[in-house]
Amino acid sequence: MTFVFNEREKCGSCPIRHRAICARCDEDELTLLEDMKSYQTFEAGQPIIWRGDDLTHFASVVSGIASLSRTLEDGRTQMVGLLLPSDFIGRPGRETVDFDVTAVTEVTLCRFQRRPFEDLVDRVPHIAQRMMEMALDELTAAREWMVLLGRKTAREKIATFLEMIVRRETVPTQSIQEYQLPLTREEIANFLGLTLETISRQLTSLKKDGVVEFIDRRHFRIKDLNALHLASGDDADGGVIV
Amino acid sequence: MTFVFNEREKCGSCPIRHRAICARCDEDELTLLEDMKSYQTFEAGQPIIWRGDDLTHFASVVSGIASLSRTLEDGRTQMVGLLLPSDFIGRPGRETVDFDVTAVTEVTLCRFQRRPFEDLVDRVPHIAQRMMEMALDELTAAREWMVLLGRKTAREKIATFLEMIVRRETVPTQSIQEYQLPLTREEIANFLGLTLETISRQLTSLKKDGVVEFIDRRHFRIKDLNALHLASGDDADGGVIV
DNA sequence: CGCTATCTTGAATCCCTTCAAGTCGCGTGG
DNA sequence: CCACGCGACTTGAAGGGATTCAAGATAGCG
Repeated sequence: MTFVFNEREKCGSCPIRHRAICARCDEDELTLLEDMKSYQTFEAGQPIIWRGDDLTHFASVVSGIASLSRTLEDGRTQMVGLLLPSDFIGRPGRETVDFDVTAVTEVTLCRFQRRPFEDLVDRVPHIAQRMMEMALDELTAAREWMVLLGRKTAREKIATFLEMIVRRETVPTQSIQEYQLPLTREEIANFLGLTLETISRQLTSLKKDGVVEFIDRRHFRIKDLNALHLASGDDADGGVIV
Repeated sequence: MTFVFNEREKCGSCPIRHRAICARCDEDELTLLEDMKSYQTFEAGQPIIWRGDDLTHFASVVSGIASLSRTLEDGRTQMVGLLLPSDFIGRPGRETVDFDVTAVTEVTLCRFQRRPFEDLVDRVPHIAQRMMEMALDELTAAREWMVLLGRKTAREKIATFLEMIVRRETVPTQSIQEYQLPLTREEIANFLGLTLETISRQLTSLKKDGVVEFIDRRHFRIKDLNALHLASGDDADGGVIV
């Protein structure tokens, strides 16, 4: 990571400058954000904020991965989203947080105090416009995940999950690429609405069927991308990629 | 329904004036929308737009209920949301639609052509601000539904569904109120990620347990609101209402 | 009055979970 | 250096909740 998170770092050189809520902002608007922002880093596994907590700050994920989840009273937990760099935490107009936010890896946030930021959202149209776009994108993603949770089999769920990782990280030039699972088996289970044992079983099943191969527990390669897509249940036509 | 959907009806007297995307607009901004809008009505059961179709218009639901759903190639379908009056259809910036939209009851839409409306979103901050709010609200609702789909049992799912109807339609003054199921058993099943037989079985189970009673297949009363809430699985403390 | 769509109920099956017992890998300390 | 311990993971066997398949009941409507 080349970017150093000094408090007074210029937004212009920020790695998420063109994807976060500031994406549409011009230089003057960026200055307003620069004057407000502060950075905070969380270690892997640390809670960032709990459901029901007072929302003192809004924040953008600058680096690392955080999870959004809800756990029922008896311990069942469902992850409802992964927060990647540029993703936003908090909902203008609300005082508290609706879901638990946890650092999955080490996470650095770019934070803004609630009141000043809410004022800014009302004053700077570029921010609301960008947040609308981002919220609508996340809404579509959430709805697609609802289809997975409600209707897909265990095998289809895992295949979809692996495919998501592959789609996000594939570098066009590289042919036989190695991917990393950002989550433990248990976290994957909570993301897919399954148990960790089922995750384990289905991963070995996909391995036996020659779809993926594992370098170690957290690193894998795709041996048959087309079979992976077929297993995801998203298309009947097989969605031939190449 | 007292409101008549004449093409040149004034927005000021529109039933969704203060909840839809126009909620924050002043009189001048409303005039811009008035000049663009046209109404369209769909009969119950009719498709409004299919996944992949060109999005020629954005629209707000003025009256009636529509569903958002996705069906996998082998016929499994998952409803990902219900569109009620004031809810919005379409995503500025996208050319096509991500989910099937179907009229559940008779539905009337207030429509805007894509290009002019997209320009308006960029020019009128009040619209983007309101759409951001609405998208964030829907996002939270979608995520809560993900918890239901991923982690709740059939009984909990149905109890949650009934509770949702009750919360939405309860009139404070009325004590023993009658509620309507807006969906068939099959539609409920597709909403909850279950089969219609399971819906039927769980409804009779809740009936046997004295939680609800049915006037006919589409109308019910709550006999024990507290038991209903307990059955929803959302709180351990039972969330005593009264 | 009967037709058809919707819904209910029953029985068998299955996929995933639950419970339980290992295995693997890695850092720590003897 | 290797034993130890612990967390993460795998694998097996049994059980259960929801589905599937199949009748039958009910209600709305011509």
